[in-house]
Formats: sequence, C-alpha cells, structure tokens
Amino acid sequence: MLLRIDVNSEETLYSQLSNQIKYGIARGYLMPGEDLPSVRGLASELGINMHTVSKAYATLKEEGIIIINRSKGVKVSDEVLISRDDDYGKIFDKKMTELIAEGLCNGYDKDQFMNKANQLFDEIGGK
Amino acid sequence: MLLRIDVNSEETLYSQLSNQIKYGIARGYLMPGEDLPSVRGLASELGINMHTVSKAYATLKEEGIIIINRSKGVKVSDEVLISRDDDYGKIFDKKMTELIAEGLCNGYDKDQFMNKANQLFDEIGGK
DNA sequence: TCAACTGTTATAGTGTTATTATAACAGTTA
DNA sequence: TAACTGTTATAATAACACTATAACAGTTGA
Repeated sequence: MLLRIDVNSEETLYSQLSNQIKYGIARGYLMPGEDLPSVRGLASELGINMHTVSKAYATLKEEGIIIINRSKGVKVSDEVLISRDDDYGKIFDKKMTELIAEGLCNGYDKDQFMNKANQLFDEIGGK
Repeated sequence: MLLRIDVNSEETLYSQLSNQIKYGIARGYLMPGEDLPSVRGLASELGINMHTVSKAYATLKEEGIIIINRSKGVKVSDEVLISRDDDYGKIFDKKMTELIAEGLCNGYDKDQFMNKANQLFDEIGGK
C-alpha cells in the first residue's frame, strides 16, 4: 500500500501516517495479518526519521490495530475489523459528538450528515 | 451556559473551550445572536489566561461560528445552524472519513455507525 | 558463527506550540 | 473621565514534534 506524507500539512507526520493506515485497513488495501514496512524502511522511503514512523506504529499498537514483534516486525492485527475494544466506545462517542456538533454549526443537519455518511461508506466499500 | 475545562485532559484548553461552545450551539444552550462572556471575564471565571480564551474565540471566529466586535464583545453568529460555508465541506469529509475508518478498525460497521449517529442526534435534539 | 535484519531505548539538539504573565493600545459606552 | 470591549506586543516556561546518532537484544538466513 502506498503511503504519502505532506510535510506542509498542519497535521503531524505520525498522525498522517496512522490515519492513512487506518483508512487502508478500512478500505481493504491492507488486510488483517498483512505485514507492514519496517520502521527504518518506511522512514527511508518517506524521507523522514525512524522515530516518527515508530511513534505512528506505537499509537496504532496502543489502539490494538497493529501488532508489533520485536524481531519479526509489524503487521495488521488478525482480528481488526471484527473485535471491538470496549474502551474505544467512549472515545468514539466523543469524536462523533464533536463531529455532529461542529457539522450543525456549519449547516449540516441530520439528513445531510446521514447522506454524507452513506456516501462515504459506499466509497470505502464498508458493508 | 456553563463552561468547564479539565487541565489534566490531553486536549488543549482552547480546544476544549471551542468544542464546548460548538456543542452548546448545536444543543441549543447557546442561541444565534446570543452574547458570549468577555475574554477577560471567562478567563477569570475559569482560572486560566486571557490569551487562551482569546485563542478559542479566534478559531471559532475563523470558522464563522461567532462574531467578534472590538468594542461590543463576542456573540454567536446570527446565521449559524443555517448557512453552510463551502470551504468547510472538505474538512467535514476528511473528519468523517477518518471517523469511519477508525471506527471500522475498531469493529464499528456501517449499521453500528448509523445507529450511534441516530442516537447522538436524538440526544442533541437535532431534527 | 557471522551478518543483516527486526523493534526498542537512550541522549541530545532544534523548532514549534500551549500557556501564562504584564503591559499597552484603540474603540465604545455610561 | 472611567470602565469596559478585543487586540497586539514581549517574554518566560513547559511540552511536543522531529531529527540525528548510537547502542541493545532478539531473529533469521547464509
């Protein structure tokens, strides 16, 4: 899977990386159990520092989305897309509430929110 | 409207403030045209610095959600909840895509996403 | 066994951001 | 004039983001 970063973005580099990997998994570009590039390899490929990649991987590991093995490397979790972490429930609620509130402040009512969600799920290909 | 901040939160103080104000508007606690506390008054009330409040207000002004008048003070935009800023469309798409992707990685499929959205809109009271 | 690869840890430097603290400025209003 | 608005400027501290080296420990293949 192709990963890109924009050094001029306001979003931090490691956040760009982790978001792209999450999107790749959701989209099916990355399959459960699939290997990810090594921290050194990806850093070299992207022209950034090893630790920046390591931090992105560390956050994904913290969320249970990838599995890191000290000697074997990094891969997508086998149970991702299936198992739900209960601790994530509150985080998800808070993020969606913020999106709904901000959307309402910008003229997105419930119908428009739902239509946009439907459209984006179609694009991603989620059932 | 009651505003609170948690200095131990990972979220920045000004981000907490702006999110709560957006939620207050969405929820109807704050009405279009309604006055907001002065930067000094709110800072004093919350026990934080004037500039931190000022930054929260500045970001909300940037998003067109509040109106700042150098001498009259701060108030909620009159057209908030109605008018849509076209520039916000891309931001909204990106944020929702990220939420969908992250949700999918944590076991939230489309049905669960939609159900949660319905539930939260009911709680907020959006039509 | 040796070399090459994994992620991890440590240390250090630089630049940016978040927050606080004062102070002054300019416009409005009673 | 006095008291209130937001704004701007300056400075200090702390935390964060990113980079640069270097070393460590486990695994794997030649």
